[in-house]
Amino acid sequence: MTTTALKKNIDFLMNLADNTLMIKKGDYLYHRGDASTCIMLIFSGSLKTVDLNEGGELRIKEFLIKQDIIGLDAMMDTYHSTDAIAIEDSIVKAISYEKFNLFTLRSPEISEILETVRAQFMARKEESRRVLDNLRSESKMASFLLNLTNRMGRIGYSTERIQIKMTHKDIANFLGVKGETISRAIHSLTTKGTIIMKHKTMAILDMQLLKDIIRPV
Amino acid sequence: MTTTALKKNIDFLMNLADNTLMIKKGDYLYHRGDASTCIMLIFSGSLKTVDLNEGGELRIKEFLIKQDIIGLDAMMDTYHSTDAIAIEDSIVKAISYEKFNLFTLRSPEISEILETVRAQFMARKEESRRVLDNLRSESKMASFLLNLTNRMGRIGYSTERIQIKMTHKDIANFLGVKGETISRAIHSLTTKGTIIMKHKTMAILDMQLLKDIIRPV
DNA sequence: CGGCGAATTGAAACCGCTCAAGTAAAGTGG
DNA sequence: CCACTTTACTTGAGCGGTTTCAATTCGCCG
Repeated sequence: MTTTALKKNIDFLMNLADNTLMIKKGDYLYHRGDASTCIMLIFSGSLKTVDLNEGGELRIKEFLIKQDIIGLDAMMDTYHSTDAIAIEDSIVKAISYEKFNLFTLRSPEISEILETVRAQFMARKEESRRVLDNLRSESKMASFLLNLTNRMGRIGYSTERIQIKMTHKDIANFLGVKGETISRAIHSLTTKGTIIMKHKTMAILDMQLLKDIIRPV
Repeated sequence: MTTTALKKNIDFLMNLADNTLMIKKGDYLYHRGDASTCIMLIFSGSLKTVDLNEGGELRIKEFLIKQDIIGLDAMMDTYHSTDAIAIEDSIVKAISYEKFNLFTLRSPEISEILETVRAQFMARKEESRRVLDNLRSESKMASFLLNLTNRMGRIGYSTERIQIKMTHKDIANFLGVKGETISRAIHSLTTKGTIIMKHKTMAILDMQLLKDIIRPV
């Protein structure tokens, strides 16, 4: 599906919303075990979803940004398998299943919209597997930054300057490494001239080099 | 779902089969990109599914044994995202969707059967995530062996002596480590008295110790 | 029996982790 | 708005585990 077709479908869902939720940084959008009552889209801000592995440790499953659909885990399982926590003040639009179903009955675009939803779900599964597949921490970090930049670009942000909202600790948890390793990976990527980062602002300087670091020959 | 209910549903599907495939070790059951034309179950033997990551490297996604449903990737995506290769001479039973659909129309157990399929799909996703989550190679190996033993036991094999059909290289690829590391992990597990392994035959000697190695305190 | 891939084993390099100390940034209350 | 507190981040040294490279041995199949 093209980027513009995807945007159209997301906008369509966004306009269908019958509820707007304001969420402060650190607050929960939903908890593990909650029943799913609506489809939710991020209007602004960003969140993380967190699940509990069998060792009882918290593990970040995904980072969600503006225009992402959130809570898809529950569409498959009927209840949420994760906690969703805002990593900055955010606004989330919700569509009750009731309203969604009413609309889909008389909407010819429904199959395309469901395809949008399914594609997002699959793409995210893909990403997390891909990131974990990289053995070297620098590759993981490069992969993470490239993915984030692409996603930001797709929703209209300039890829010249990306705002990183998550903490090193959260990124580390997501990538399966330690916080110190994130510092060192950023330092290394910067030294090599692939990226530049100041405080929470980042830019990719050498895209090809970044890709080479993700997939070494 | 209980083990016996699961077995009943698998047997039901097995009896529905309208085609039997004999596959020699190393042969392909299907290729990446093939359209899915039927539901397949392993009657005997074992196979591996292999996908290509973006770096162009082959990566083993799952090992399938007797009574496993194979090719589920295509039920979600309409075409196969993996190659399926026999790791020993195997027999696969196939049910055309045509026949499957005819049967489900008048079968009251259909929802339970679909649940069996969905549960297998989910359980496998779970396993691969769990295995990759373990950072130490010995934990990965222990996790892999425990899972394999449990699966063998569930389909009626004695858990006193398990036949390992895959090569070290394949296991290494699956676990995201190197072949030499598999050798050393087995050596270490053996030294500790958790398992005994001779050639391709293995047994778990100390189940609790094995679990402790998977999840260190 | 010969050959060849599979498995084992050793040594050394590499990389991420732990621990620790110090600096920077963000949040809090007066 | 500043001082204070807390949290986030950086950086270094040493350790442990995995990879790499290389040399053998083992085991299977023709």
